[in-house]
Amino acid sequence: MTTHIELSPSAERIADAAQALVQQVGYNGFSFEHISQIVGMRKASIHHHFGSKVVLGVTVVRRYAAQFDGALRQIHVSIKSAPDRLKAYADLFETTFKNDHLLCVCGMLGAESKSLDPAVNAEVKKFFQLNLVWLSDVIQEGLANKTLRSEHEPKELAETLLSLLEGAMLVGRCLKTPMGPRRMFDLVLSTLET
Amino acid sequence: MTTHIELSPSAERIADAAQALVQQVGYNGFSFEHISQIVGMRKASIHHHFGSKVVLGVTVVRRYAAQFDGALRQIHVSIKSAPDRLKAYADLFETTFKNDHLLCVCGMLGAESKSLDPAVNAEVKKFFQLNLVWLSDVIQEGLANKTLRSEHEPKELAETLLSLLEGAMLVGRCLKTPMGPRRMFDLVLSTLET
DNA sequence: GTCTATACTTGGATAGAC
DNA sequence: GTCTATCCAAGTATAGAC
Repeated sequence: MTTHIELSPSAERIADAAQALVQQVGYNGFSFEHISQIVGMRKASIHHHFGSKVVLGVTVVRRYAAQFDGALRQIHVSIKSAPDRLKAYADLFETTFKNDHLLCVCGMLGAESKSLDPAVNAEVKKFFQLNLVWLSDVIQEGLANKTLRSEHEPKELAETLLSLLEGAMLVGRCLKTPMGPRRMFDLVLSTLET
Repeated sequence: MTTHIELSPSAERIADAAQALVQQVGYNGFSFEHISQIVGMRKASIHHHFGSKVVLGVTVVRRYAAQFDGALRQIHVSIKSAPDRLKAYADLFETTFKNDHLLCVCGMLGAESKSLDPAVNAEVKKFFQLNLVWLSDVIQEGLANKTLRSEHEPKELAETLLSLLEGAMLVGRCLKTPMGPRRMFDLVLSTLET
């Protein structure tokens, strides 16, 4: 699902700003005025590109998911062992976290989901599904070729590892010296390696 | 601001409503008007009890943390083995999650932290510290008496387990059939039991 | 595509009567 | 303690000029 998203240069900058704001303060924490200040355009101009905040929100998640999907495909072609693929996966979260303690777009929106438009929630759900399928496949393969060992189902392990990474970013925001997603991931992963 | 939390019956109802709203839609997702509809009082009356939204937020977290602290002490006196104490701890999150997929108050506020008043963030941090200290102590004891086994530090294990639980609630909100915090916790805990 | 101007709504907060 | 009334700021959104 390499959904291609075509945006004009201005729309691109607006979506970039919106994404950064979602990762910092959440959907309910930003306004068109905030975006206006970042991109140097008036609120009305933003509405020209995105008819409503919901449309903007949906676009932000779609783009984010597409970019993430690309990163997962890249990992798949450049890394072959299951444990190393999983570590590269965790690094995607680590990188975001190290960047000023930004949250995952969908971690933030997941927290806010009960106040969001169903259209936004649907995209968030797709993102998580995308992650879980990819993780399950990698784990499945690792179990098959004995580079991983566990008595649990790949689906269960996938959901657990994803939750761990999302939670690590969330909790890490509030601590002075957080471990960070990658170290926690390694801690759990080490119990699965052969 | 007082550590002990004594509230009039009306203030109590307001704080209850505010807490439920935080757990559902977050700090930025609710307003005095929402509370007004729940408790059947006008906005002005709410301001009489809580001068500002920040004061209300701080109160909600303090109460929540105090209640949580009570539950932790209860676990400590009623359960003796480290693994069982940890499972009872995870059940605190499981219970909240099973209740209409509510989030942990501080999980939600942690996500929103970059848009919150420092006074609120300070209370959230205290809550997490409270949890980490308690977990570390339990784990430390478990390692000492060989009911737990790990090459990692109690502090690291504590932070990992807390993150896992917070993340499980967050991710679980967006899935049709989530595992839930408790099952994920057991999955990881099983690797630590002797 | 971008702007100014504006409509409309909501949100946090206060004043003052009861 | 609770109410009505009100203020002011902010937020989403639209109309229409350039």
